[in-house]
Amino acid sequence: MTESPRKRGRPASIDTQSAMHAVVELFRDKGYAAVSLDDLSETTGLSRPSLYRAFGNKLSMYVSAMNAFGQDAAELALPKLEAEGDLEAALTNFFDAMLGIYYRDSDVAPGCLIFGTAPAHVDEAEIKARLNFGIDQVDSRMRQRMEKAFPNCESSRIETAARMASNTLIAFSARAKAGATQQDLSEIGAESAQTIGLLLRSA
Amino acid sequence: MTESPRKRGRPASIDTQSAMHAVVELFRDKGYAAVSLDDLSETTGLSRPSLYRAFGNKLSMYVSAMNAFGQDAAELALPKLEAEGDLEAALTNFFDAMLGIYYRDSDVAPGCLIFGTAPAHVDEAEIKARLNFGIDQVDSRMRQRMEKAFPNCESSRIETAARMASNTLIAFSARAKAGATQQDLSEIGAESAQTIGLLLRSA
DNA sequence: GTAATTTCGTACCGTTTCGTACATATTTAG
DNA sequence: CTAAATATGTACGAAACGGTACGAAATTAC
Repeated sequence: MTESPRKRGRPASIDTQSAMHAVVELFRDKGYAAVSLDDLSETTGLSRPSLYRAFGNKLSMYVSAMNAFGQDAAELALPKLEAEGDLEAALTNFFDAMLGIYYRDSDVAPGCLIFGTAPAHVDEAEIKARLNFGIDQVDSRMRQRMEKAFPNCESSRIETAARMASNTLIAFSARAKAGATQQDLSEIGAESAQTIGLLLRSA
Repeated sequence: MTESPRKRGRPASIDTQSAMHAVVELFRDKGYAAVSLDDLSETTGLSRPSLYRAFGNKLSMYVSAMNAFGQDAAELALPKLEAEGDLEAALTNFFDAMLGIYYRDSDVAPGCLIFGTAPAHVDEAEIKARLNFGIDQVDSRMRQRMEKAFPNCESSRIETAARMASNTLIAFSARAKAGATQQDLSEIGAESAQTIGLLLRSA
């Protein structure tokens, strides 16, 4: 696996990984329909046919971007949620990690590719399915984390708490796009974490 | 005001109000960029130049649609929030009224024009500003209602509770678009209302 | 060297896009 | 009945769109 068998023809000179990164950022900024293949070609540095060969048509490019973004976010933020310690701290740290992604470094927050821009494009079945998967993932991870923290809590209460935590994250994307500051949302996240803890502890 | 002074030229034969309604529904379904003027022309029955004369260019059409949608939603749902009685019931009824709008009647939920599709298009400054206004409105109405219900509660706690309630509503749009059923969200709304009540009552 | 193989971008195609010029229709003023 | 005024849709234009055919470039196999 480490040694490439040296294929036959002209060697590939394209960095698909960094190209996908640029694709993610552009879709995050402008949504799906508002981004043209020429825009993508410009930011990636790849010609339009190269984009095609690497990622397929525009729709599959967007779905790939959703997958790449989701994976990055999971790797960066999920460990915070699943860390040992009390639930409130884990939730707070998880929210902050996600906010770090939502706000990137620019002045204008690009927000979440999945929760922020995908809902506008669910008439494409593949996008809708991937959005649903993303929501489901967050819901179930939240639920698992809460079950771990409160093994004796009744499941319906866990379910409610998990949905509320997910709702917080989902709403953050819209708030970020609307112009809220990262500090604002960080505070809301911390306080929501406390409240959810309150709910779960009030047996 | 009742008697029209009978203007000079050809009388207008276009129902701009029902046309705007059709515009709202189409933008709600497909977002901003994915909708063409021809699409709008088809669903409204107005020719493209007529749309132009009535509502200006595509961007101002979308902003007008946001205003129309926001006003409709406010008239239908805000009375539920501001009704007398305990906060939990008011919140629950408000969420249900909004869900009635989000799910319209079709199989595929069109969700919220403001919270659901606008975040994907905030690179247009006017859309971003209108989205921010919408979030602000919900936040402040929530806060006012909670202050009325709990006049002695400290303001920071009110603030948190209000943001959580808003977050619930904002997230509903994404969940609706992703395929959640109206009953699902209705239950989440009711339980979130209970939890927010719990937070405010735990002095 | 030459042929086979793979990668890559130029140049092109048909369609769709937004926006408008302009002719036509329908009314009131005189 | 004629002229002025207002409303409306046909028909057009320039640009941008997604997508691809095809030739040039770069490598290995022999």
